Amino acid sequence: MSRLAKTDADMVRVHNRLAVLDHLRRVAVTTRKAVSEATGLSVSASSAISGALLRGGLLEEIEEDDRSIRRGRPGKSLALCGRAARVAALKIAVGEVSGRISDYAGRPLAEMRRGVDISGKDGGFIVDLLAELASDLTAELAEEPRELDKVVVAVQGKTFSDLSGIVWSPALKHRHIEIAEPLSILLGAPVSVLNDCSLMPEAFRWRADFTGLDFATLFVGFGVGMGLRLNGATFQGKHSSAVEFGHINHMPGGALCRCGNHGCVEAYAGDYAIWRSATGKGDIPAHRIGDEAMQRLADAARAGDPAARAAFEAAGNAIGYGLGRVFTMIDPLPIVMTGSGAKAIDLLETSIRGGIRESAVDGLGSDTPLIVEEDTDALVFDAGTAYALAALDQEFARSGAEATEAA
Amino acid sequence: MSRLAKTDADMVRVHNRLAVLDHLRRVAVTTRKAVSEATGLSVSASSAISGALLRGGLLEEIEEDDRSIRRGRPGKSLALCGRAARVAALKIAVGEVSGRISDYAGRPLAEMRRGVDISGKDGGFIVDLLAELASDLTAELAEEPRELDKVVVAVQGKTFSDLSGIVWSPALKHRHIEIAEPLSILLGAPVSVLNDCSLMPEAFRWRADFTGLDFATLFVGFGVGMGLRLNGATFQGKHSSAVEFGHINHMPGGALCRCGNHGCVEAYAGDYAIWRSATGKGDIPAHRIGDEAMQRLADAARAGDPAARAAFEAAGNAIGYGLGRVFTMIDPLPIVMTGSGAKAIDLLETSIRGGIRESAVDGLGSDTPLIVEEDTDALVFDAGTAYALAALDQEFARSGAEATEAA
DNA sequence: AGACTTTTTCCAAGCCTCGGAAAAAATGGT
DNA sequence: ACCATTTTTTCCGAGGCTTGGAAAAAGTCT
Repeated sequence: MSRLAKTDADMVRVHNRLAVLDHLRRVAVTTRKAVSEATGLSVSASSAISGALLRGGLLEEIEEDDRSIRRGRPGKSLALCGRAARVAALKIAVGEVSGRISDYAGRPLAEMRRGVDISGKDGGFIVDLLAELASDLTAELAEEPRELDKVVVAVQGKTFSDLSGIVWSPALKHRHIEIAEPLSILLGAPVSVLNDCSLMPEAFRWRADFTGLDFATLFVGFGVGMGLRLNGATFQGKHSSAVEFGHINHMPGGALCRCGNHGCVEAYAGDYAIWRSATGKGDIPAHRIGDEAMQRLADAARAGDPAARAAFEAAGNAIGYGLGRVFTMIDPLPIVMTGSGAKAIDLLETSIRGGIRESAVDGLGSDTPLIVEEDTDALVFDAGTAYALAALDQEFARSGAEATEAA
Repeated sequence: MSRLAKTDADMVRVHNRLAVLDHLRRVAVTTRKAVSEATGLSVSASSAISGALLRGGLLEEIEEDDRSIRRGRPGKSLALCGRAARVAALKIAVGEVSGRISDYAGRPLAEMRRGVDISGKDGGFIVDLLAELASDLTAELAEEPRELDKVVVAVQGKTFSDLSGIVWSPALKHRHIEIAEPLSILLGAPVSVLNDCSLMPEAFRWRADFTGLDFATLFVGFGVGMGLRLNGATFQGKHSSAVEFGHINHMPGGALCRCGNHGCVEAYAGDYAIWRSATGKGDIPAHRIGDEAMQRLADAARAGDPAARAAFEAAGNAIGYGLGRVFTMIDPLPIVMTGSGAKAIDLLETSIRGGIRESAVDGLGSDTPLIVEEDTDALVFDAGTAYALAALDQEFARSGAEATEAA
């Protein structure tokens, strides 16, 4: 009946180890003293914990040359040991799977992209494809082969809230596809499946300029999606992958959306919607509008084509209204924007801010920072990797360090 | 730089004491053994902590008559000691201030309501008024007078996120009114000022049927407001009091709202909006529509008056679209509804669910539970009291128990 | 080479919780 | 009535982690 569980010395140990690992993620290289200052632990405790993590193989002492010329005994530099683990961030998108392998220190080791027509394929095919991609990525490495320790699959579309697979994806005709369990058996590592957009805030998990900050990531491309970082945690819905920003209703009874409803934000701001509006065709195009096509359309708008301009303006307006609604509900948030929409930000920003101004109380948030990250793939890989490493840190803090206890 | 702070034995003690208090809040009366089972603590620890809290005066051993006829040594019944503290939940509404005093066990001791024209008054007047109300409430008690230990002020309108006062309220013409500091000096107790709607989920904090559940409270009355309970915490915005559900835009360029924007949910679903729509008058009525007037309007709709019916239907539709937007963003949530709208739920429910169906992906959430709580004041008092008691528990867990250490 | 400084390591002490044993307080047979 | 049983509390030693201070280590500065 109680909601608050007890705590004990074990929890203290786990928590403090995690604090040390967290600090290392942020600064990459420190000393025991610096760890003590950053975490609030005594130097004795900091030293003891560092020592245990060192013996456990999670950390390594490194030689640093840029030792500032200060008096006194120089601190021994500590860093995460890349060899402690290996993680993969995989991505399923329309007509393409891709992935990146990184070491425990977060350094990318290999990256790969593979165009495949996966639309009509079933779960077994997808799982095999991902497993093959992962093993090819591993094979590419010079170092001796070793198994992965954690795998994250980012998917366009809706995923189960228990991270086990795909409810529905625009990349796949089949529905309800189990991924985590079969793939984890093939790869010998735990697998988590998440929506790409809601995962994206993880990319900023250890970045100093985003620490403690609430913000949203906004993907505007073929679809429109959002990720939220609230109270220092990446928001995950209970029911599904959540924050379906693209399907927040913009205009009751408005334009037809892919989802079957009328008036969704996506029905104005998705690539297909902008295309539909600019070309004057009423139907949803059967195939994905390519990035190049969207670039041409944006160039036409920049050159003054009135239909194209109007289409981008309507898109920005819908996004702005959507953001205004989010801001009214949650709070004004800084926005990290990516996707093809980020490349057309010059055409969208004015109407986005205008939409916020019209829809939020007192126009609050219409001047919110808008940070553009053009490389969506890199963002998703960063996010998946961070998520995987955070999961490993938690696991290692719990039990990993003393396993190899043998000074 | 680090985000994760260290933990130590102190934290363990605080956390576990809080766990014991939390359990007592839920079940009202237990035994040391039951505490151990509920929290996961060993019986030794449970006994030790209970003993400390007992000596600290937070708990008391009580004689119970309903002892079930079981073998073995009967457990000594423990309960929160009402005399350990006294809290007040005060409320500022249009033309009225009210309040309730409760003891540490959460039992209401006195309640009071006072109609006052506060519209044009300044901060000093409001603070004095609240202080007077609090002392009158205290005077009403038979027991010897004693100071309050914690005061919560619930306000219609927007409050500062640091809980210090009122940014803006429909009850007051003045803006930016400091309440917490001056009132805490007058009353000798810490004061927190919060928005009434966002506070409401606190009323369910210790209720078994809501434990661990995410849900929303929805107030539909002169204004329209929402409270959110997400991940076991009552949502509080960083920027202001947050979840301005009534001002989430419903229809771009739509009906004029009190806030100056066009198309807010409130501009369709607020009392004044329903009235405006039913009577065919275009303006926002200058004065608050009374509850009786709304009842008459509802009765007219029930009797078949088409304009009234249409007005309620439009209101329900706007609420439904708003909920659909929230559900699309967060997740479908059970709704606890209160305010004059709760009394007209028979006129609203169909169109609310219709609105959700039209605006949420796959209509998800259109069948969400809709729980009606007609007594809004009781809900606000319950919420304020729970908030105050939770704050005290935290404080007592940290330091209170051993202060009176003298068996 | 010796004085200083700063970082690490080492060790006894202090707090918690835990597990088991002993004590306490009833019930149920005989 | 009395003793065995059962169940709840209390008591006590042990174990784990952090702490603070002292000692050791490893460099700079003069």
